[in-house]
Amino acid sequence: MFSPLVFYKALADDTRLKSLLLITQQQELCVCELMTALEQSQPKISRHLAQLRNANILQDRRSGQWVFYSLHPQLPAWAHQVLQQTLLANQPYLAPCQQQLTLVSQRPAEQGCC
Amino acid sequence: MFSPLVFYKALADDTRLKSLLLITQQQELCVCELMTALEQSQPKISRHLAQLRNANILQDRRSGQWVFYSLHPQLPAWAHQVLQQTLLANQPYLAPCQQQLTLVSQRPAEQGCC
DNA sequence: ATGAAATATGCGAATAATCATATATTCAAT
DNA sequence: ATTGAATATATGATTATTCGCATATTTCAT
Repeated sequence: MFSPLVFYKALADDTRLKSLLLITQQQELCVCELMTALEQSQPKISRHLAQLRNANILQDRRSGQWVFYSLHPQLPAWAHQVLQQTLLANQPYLAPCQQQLTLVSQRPAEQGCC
Repeated sequence: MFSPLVFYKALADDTRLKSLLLITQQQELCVCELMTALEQSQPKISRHLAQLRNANILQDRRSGQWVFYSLHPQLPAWAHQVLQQTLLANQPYLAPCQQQLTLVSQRPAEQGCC
């Protein structure tokens, strides 16, 4: 059901790989958090997240006007481990995104999200 | 030097992923062994192996008329672990190839390789 | 009910990856 | 030196992905 080829195709794009690694690290992130972290347009982020959802790698959860994405609960253990190892061993790849990352909960309310 | 994005792009193709997993399992394989295991044409296999060599994921070693491919000695440990885990957790994906696999050393000499 | 924020999607254009075929190279054997 | 087996590469055609832009949808606040 969950083919390694589909999984690795999902990782084979800069936007998707960084989003996945950030989500692996942060448990869950919403679209606008990823927009600022990756400095990419809203449709682009949303598009790629939809791909990851369709591949059963991510799940989404709506909370008010936000949609939060997290790793799919039925993601195979081996795939989860692959993500974890990739995250731990590739800090330099992710560092710029992590610096840009600003969580919704940390933003001043009057400032809006995006 | 060794970017996770380049690595996962290398895994995002059926021929390359199966070749890599078979090589991970068998230590080293030559082009014609992969041709019979994957039932693919010679140029196709050769081209994909060249991609993996250019990405520093595989190394090659010539022995007579054969060229044997194996994991590159400087492949990062995390990438090696990713391959091992993928191999162990996805036997059904690889089973058909493993059945077709016939090592050069096991072939009757008069029969030729390919 | 209207407007603004956050997210999703439809669509054509641009880009990239893959493939099959033909040809070139390298080595072993005669 | 010629032939055949194994491997590599060049090339144009095909196919898949990705992108930007415009537009739709959902939710919250007024």
